[in-house]
Amino acid sequence: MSIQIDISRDKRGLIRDFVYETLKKNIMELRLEPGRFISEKELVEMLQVSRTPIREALVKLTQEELIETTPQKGSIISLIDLQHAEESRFVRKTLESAVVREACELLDKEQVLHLQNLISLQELCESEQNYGRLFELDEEFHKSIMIGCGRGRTWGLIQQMATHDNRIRILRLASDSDWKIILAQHHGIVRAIKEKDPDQADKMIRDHLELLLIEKESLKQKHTKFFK
Amino acid sequence: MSIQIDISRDKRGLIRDFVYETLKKNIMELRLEPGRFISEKELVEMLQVSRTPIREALVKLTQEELIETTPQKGSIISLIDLQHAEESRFVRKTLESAVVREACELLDKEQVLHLQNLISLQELCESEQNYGRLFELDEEFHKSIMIGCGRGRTWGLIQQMATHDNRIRILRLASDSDWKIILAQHHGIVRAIKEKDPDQADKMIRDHLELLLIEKESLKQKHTKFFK
DNA sequence: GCTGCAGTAGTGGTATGTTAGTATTATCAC
DNA sequence: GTGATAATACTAACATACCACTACTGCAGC
Repeated sequence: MSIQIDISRDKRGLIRDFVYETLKKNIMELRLEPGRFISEKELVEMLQVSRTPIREALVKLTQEELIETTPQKGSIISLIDLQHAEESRFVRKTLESAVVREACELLDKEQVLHLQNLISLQELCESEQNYGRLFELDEEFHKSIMIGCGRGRTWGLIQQMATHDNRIRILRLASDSDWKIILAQHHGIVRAIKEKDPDQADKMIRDHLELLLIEKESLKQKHTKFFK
Repeated sequence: MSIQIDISRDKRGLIRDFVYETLKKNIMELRLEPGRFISEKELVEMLQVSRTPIREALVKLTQEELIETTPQKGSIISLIDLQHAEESRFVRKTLESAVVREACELLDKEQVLHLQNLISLQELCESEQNYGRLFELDEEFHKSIMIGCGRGRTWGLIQQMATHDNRIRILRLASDSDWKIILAQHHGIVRAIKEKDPDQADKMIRDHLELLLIEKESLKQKHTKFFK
């Protein structure tokens, strides 16, 4: 029943957090497959810690709808819920377009430069077809805009809500995404911010976030057992 | 060290949930004061349950920033953070105005009627000066709009983020809020939805949510020890 | 072969014991 | 009296033990 998962234990810090981080990472990257049954006992053996920190980590993950627990029965990695994904997309689009408007006022030259650097790195990854890293840099780009506007908690909310949608995006990574278009849009967003044009920035980021929407149904056909 | 708090244990259901609900309610209603030190041992005596479900409830509350725990030291009810409150207000205003636009399309006659009934109840409470219940009905009003649009999770997000701002609103309840204005705005919002005028609905709800903003600084002066 | 029920293995929920870190307090050297 | 330090009294973190519930398995009766 054992499975290969990423583990890297930092001796400092709480075991509870280690368990939480480990599970979350492996769920989000689909090494722990949606629908997979997972018992506390199994985790005890896998991670070599007692049930207490495991249970506390599971409580957190349950709260984020990444795990579903039935009393006296067991837990499963939550199936991907398309409705959940749709709503998280709505939330993200709504909040991020509002923040990017603020960004036109708030971001200084240095921060804009940082964004441009991120795009350069993204272009590098794209040319090397390193799509995993590219995904991370994409997140980093959006995060930087929000943090720069003092909207760190808002970014946290978006992330928390994105637990289902982001797994879909990981599924899509295999097939080639339209990264060239995405990078062009990143350029466009930064340009709008630089030129302090909130309407344009808003429009660009909405187009951008809508691009990622396609193909959900076909993905569901392809990986039926992962979906609700 | 004991304190009077609301407890009502439902025998069915998990103890963990009972502890969580009890603490959350008492924190949000300020019976457990921001900054107050609270140990697991104290909760054991107060609630007459073991440490395990208490710890698991505290993990959840910590994740929602209602409790702050320092390893090997203890926990406190989190101080009200004005910056947190401001950001939650931004999130709420942004999301709710987007949803209310959808509402103009999505809500049917029956749902609109339900909203009008809620307003009637609110007016009743206002005339009776039952401000506690009025607060709940206010929340119910906004919640109904969002649920009606299939945005239940979005409402959950807003609520989760509102843990600091809502405590400020409770503080304000003592002083008389401008409930008459608020109720007039509720009428306006419903009217805009009924007439399927998204721009108007958007504008009304923004005005509405901005009204609640005032006096924060003076409240902070008045209850210094509750604030960060 | 099918149905019903008793036994049992396995699960998560809860209680309690143990460990390790922190802050305070009492004590001792000066 | 003042400073350093050792004892100790707290805490939360972690480990383990126990309990109640679920679901399956296999046998008995038909």
